[in-house]
Amino acid sequence: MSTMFALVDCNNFYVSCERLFRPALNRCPVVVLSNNDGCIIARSNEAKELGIGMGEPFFKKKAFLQRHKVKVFSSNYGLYGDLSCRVMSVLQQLEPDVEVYSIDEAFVRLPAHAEQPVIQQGKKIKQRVDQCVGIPVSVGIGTTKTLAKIAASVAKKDQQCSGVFFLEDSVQKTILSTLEVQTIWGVGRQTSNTLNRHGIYTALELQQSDPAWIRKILGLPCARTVMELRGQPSIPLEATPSSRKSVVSSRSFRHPVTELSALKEAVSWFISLAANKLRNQELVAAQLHVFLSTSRFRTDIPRFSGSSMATLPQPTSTTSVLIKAGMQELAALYKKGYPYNKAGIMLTGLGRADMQQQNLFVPAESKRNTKLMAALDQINRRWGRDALRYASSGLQREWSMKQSWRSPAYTTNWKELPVVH
DNA sequence: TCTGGGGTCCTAGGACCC
DNA sequence: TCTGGGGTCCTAGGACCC
Repeated sequence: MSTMFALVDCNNFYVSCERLFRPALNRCPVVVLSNNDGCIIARSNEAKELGIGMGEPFFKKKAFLQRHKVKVFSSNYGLYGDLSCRVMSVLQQLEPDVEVYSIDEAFVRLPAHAEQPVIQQGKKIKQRVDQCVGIPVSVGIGTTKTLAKIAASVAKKDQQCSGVFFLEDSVQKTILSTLEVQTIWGVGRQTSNTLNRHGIYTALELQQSDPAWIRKILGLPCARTVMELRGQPSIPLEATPSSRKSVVSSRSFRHPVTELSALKEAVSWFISLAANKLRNQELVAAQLHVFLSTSRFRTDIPRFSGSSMATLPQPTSTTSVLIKAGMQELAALYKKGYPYNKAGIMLTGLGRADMQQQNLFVPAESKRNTKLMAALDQINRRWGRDALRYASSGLQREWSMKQSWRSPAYTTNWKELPVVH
């Protein structure tokens, strides 16, 4: 038997995280909101049954949610990130080749000649995560990652398979013929529109089309998907994460912001967050991009969206150096009179901090900076990430996020540990 | 009033070179 | 009138993912 892939997918992950510490929520409809309490990004099954869609704006559903007594949470990424790590480490204890695909999903290579049938291996994974972490998962198994994804969606929907499904050859045709192309991993709206125009509507029809022709009209990624549907692995499992290529930090504001001074505070804060992330991974950045935009949903105001890039004198992760460059870009980008609702920064040209190439014309960055940053990070690790911060990131924070219903950081903050009587 | 944030890969087209 | 061709590198933008 050829090698098999399993996709392990946490069910309604953010909701499951909230429920873990509040079992009383187990039968209630629950939703979790995006940053800024903007959209609904996670729903319990009960909430899905009420017809609440993924990504729906919260303000449009607020009354409805109240009426149906749906419990609402702001997102709590500290908690979700920590529980995600626990799930992933359980998987890594079971199998050597695990690709952490997202915060709530992982691909696992199942041993080719195991004594256990794959379905048993899948059940074991599910049971172990349940026992060690308490987060329910679905497991889909197939001969390629794309087929494993499809199997996982069946596992999730079909009550009869109790969370584990193997997409065997014998059932493949039947299942693929009922799936719309849009539901396939890697096929989005644009691609599915194009496919539809060519008379291809189901996963089965896509599987049976000519990869060379698909390649011509839709490009390489889609041609790979066709191969994967045919059972020929074309998207390899990446057990060792490739090094990161960019770091982004951006937020929507609570209220529109027009003043340059407030934008400076926000951008300084975003830079502090991103620079810290850079240092945690022992990276430095060569470029800094600043971007700024008005709401893309409002038609009653003048609109603006733009970005500006600075090439740093030398790659760095020092907050003060980055803030200085960022303030210059922001000033160049800023136009008076627009109600901005979002700003952000992106760091690119990332390289390892210990392998920097020195610039002939610029003195090497002082050791003082490195030590200062280490001290800053240590203090903030201990006392909270904004215990010590740059004055330029402000105290008033008119622009800060809305987060009205955040649960405690049960597992990552000593002050917020759950209390047992 | 109020519509997320953080990523990756691919492709087309421009600039530049010989 | 007629005005090469091919290669590389870089960037912006599109599409997709969760």
